[in-house]
This record gives sequence, structure tokens and C-alpha cells, in this order.
Amino acid sequence: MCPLSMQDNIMALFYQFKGRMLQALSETGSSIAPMHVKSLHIINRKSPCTAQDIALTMGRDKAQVTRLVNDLIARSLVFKEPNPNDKRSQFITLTETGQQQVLVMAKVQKEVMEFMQKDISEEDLAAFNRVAVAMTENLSAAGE
Amino acid sequence: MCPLSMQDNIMALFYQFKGRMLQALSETGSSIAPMHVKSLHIINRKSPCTAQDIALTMGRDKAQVTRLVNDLIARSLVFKEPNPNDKRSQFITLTETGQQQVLVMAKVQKEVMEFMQKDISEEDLAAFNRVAVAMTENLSAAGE
DNA sequence: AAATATAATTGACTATATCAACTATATGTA
DNA sequence: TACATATAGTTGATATAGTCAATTATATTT
Repeated sequence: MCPLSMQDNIMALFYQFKGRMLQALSETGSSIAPMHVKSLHIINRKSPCTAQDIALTMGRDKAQVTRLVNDLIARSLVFKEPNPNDKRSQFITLTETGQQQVLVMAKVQKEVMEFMQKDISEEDLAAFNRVAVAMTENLSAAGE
Repeated sequence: MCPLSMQDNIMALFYQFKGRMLQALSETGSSIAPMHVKSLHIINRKSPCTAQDIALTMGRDKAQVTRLVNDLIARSLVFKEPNPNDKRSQFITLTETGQQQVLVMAKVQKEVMEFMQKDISEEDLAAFNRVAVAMTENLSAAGE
């Protein structure tokens, strides 16, 4: 077993992370897609939240967001209200069910995160975070 | 600006990494999809390589691999040969063009990796790698 | 008032991913 | 040997993810 490159390590970590999150989520019984989860988190954090907000935060196409939100409405997780400041847009808000769903997702995420960090020292975790942030900045700087 | 959670940091890093790799790749002029890139790397590293090897290494469905390999064949990047040990399977090998493509991709990846690591200390990078590996192990252990 | 910009939607399309059924060949076992 | 079971790969159907261009309704600028 030769040591893999940093790139391989990042990819492997992300692959496992994604898979575990997905599995943990499916074990809660709620059959919800990753993009739905992300949207719900965004809607939960930002209030009031428009479709435009979601599109910008996720860096995704607005067409996709429209369909995503429609799915969430069909699942009774969110609802729309007119935006009093702008008749073109609407506020998207969590329903009672949606709020419960967010709580479940947050719990699942916390558990996976804790499991992931098991037996790793505080110093190493801090360094990891520091490097992750620095790398992200380097990469986003490249696009200017 | 409050500090984000480790999860947010990992997600942000991966999002940037993916985007930058994609952009860097497209700038080489070769319109090749991420999954094709991964497959080519696997085929390049492992020889002989069967469809099964690719499916296992990528952790993906074999149906997807069949279609992926068909695409690569259509682009003249790989070809199939009969596996003398097993008439059910075939060896997948890089063509001359495929080898050139792998070289280009490796160069692009190296550049992005170096850019990403800019101004980060050796110690921090080492810690990052250590933690990434440890986290991956924790996560994969969860599924047993 | 006219020109331009923005928020959201829709239609058409492509890529990515998974499941189940199937064919052909291998392997294990009675 | 013959039968049962397993494996490699393919195909069809379907779900999810993502993009582009055109359109409608409202806002904003000039």
C-alpha cells in the first residue's frame, strides 16, 4: 500500500463523507435527495428566503431551483408567500414538517461529523480546518 | 463573518476544488467529463484493467461503467481486448490518444494542486493529509 | 413613456446514477 | 458428469442533477 496523493485523499474523504451522509439520512426513513437537504438548510438559515437566494447560495441554475422548490412544496416541506417588496418574487418558508425535517437532518449531520472526527486530536482538527479554509481561498482566488 | 463549521469548510473546499479542476480541464480544450477523467486514470494505473476493476475502484454501478467505457471507446481513448483467462470479461486499455489525454490531465491536476497548496506550511499540509486519511478510515469503518 | 433589468417559470435537452432483468461464461458441488 | 450458483458485462427503464434559451410579469433607469 503506497501512500496516496493529497488529491486522492481529498477525493476519498469526500466520497466517503457523501456516502455516509446519504446512508445516515436514508436510515432516518426520510427519502430525501441531497439537493433537497441543501435547499432546506438554506431556507432554514436565511429568512426571508427567495428562490434567487437559494440559487446564489448553492451556485446553481435558477431553473433547477424552481423545480427543487416545487418538489419541496409537493412534499409539504415548504410553502410560498408573496414578497411584499417585489411582486415578481416570493418568500419560501419551512412548514412545520419542514422544520422537523431540518432538525432530523441536523442531528444526522452532527452524528456523522462526530463519528468522522473520532480519535483525532484537537490540534490536528484545527490544522485541518485552517488548511481547508486556506485552500478554498486559494482556489477561489484563481478564478478572478 | 462568523467562522463556519468543519462540515461547511469541507463542502466549500470540495465545491471549489471540483469547479477549478473542471475549469482547468476545459481550458485544455478537451471536453471530457469528470467521470471519464477518473476512469482514464484508473485504466492507466491498473493494467490489465477490466470493467469490474473500474466499477470496484470508483464504487459505481457496473451499468454505468459499461456506458462510460463505451463513451471512451467512441472517443477513441480506450479499446477492449478479450481477457484470455475469462471469456466473460475484457481488458480495457488506453489508446495512443488516451495516453496523451492522461498526460494532459495529470499536468492539469498537478497545477491545480500546487495552486491550492500555495502559502500553506508543510506541517499544516501534513496534518491535513493525516486527518483526511484518518477521517476517511473512520467513515468507512462505520459501514461494517 | 420607453428601454432595460430582474425574478421566476417552462420546455428541451444532456449527464449522472441506480435498479432489475438478461446473456454468457465460470466455478463449486453432488 | 451434471446441476446449481456465482460472476462479468450488457441493456432497458427510470430517477436525479444540471444547463440553456425563451417567456411572463414586475422593477428600475433614463
